[in-house]
Amino acid sequence: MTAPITSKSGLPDFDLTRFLPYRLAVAAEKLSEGLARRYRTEFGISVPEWRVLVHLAHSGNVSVRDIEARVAMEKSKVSRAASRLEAAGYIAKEINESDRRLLQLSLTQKGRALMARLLPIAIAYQAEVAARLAETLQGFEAGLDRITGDKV
Amino acid sequence: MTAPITSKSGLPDFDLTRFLPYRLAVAAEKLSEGLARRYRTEFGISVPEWRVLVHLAHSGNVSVRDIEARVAMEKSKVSRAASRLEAAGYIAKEINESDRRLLQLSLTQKGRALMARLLPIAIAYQAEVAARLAETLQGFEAGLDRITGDKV
DNA sequence: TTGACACCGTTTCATATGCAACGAATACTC
DNA sequence: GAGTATTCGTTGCATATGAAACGGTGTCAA
Repeated sequence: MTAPITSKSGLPDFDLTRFLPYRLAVAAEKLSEGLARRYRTEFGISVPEWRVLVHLAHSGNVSVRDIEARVAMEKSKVSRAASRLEAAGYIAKEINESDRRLLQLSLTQKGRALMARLLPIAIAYQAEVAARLAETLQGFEAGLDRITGDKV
Repeated sequence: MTAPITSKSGLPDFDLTRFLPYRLAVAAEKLSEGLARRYRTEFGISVPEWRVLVHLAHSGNVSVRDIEARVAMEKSKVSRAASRLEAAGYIAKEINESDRRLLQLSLTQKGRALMARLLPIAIAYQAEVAARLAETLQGFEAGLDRITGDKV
């Protein structure tokens, strides 16, 4: 915007704590932290695994590619998360017979039971965060939309 | 807030794309992405290294512990970033003679020259982001403050 | 058909990470 | 002062990660 003001060091003044990429990274980590730890210690579920589970609960049979696109994770990350979830018995992998390149991932009964416990926790957490944001919630979400380009 | 509405699957309805920890993580990654890649490819600097450099440019001689506290990184992460920066000749490590447990990290001349190139890029990027947020910037930052607890 | 090309999911490889343990240095307590 | 506790920065270890390569499958055009 304006020309950088040089300090004694000859370098432009720059405050990391006001730098938006930094602030956002710190805030994101803080927001995930508590819930992620709880999911990990109580249920043995990581964040990538949680994202896969949520998408399966929400959308039924889905391919890895599908999840990759909708859940903002590399396909290798999705693949590994899915393998762990399968090993734990929470999801099933089947081959899509109409296109044998694709997988069909789906929740098992055990997986649905897990989600029946996880989802209410997430919903409550969302409510907590919203309460914390209070009157700033609307503006905050508007900013998020701008950044991710959902609503330009 | 309200009781979860059960869908056909018997699970509560839950949309990951409205979940604040998720949205924030995605937005944070998107915001860091472009700048981080540029710093990496053009200058060979990672995000942890960048944070250390900024703090040194801003605060002169500093210990690892100091950076850990102000820059939201594990001390091992700071330590490794500092070692890489020292190997690259951007910073100097000295022992603090008044407390020989502490290090004094400082920018070398080469490090200052690097920052003279990096900082204007960051400042311009910040301006870009602010422009993108436009009238939502203020509300967005207010929300960030709520989350990180800067201003309760 | 056959061949070139594109796509899907997994795996390999190099690197990054968090956590705990460690040695060195200092502070505290008696 | 001696012995214990604490702090600092580094490192070892197990795991997670992104990027590229790979085998298997499907598509398209001649």
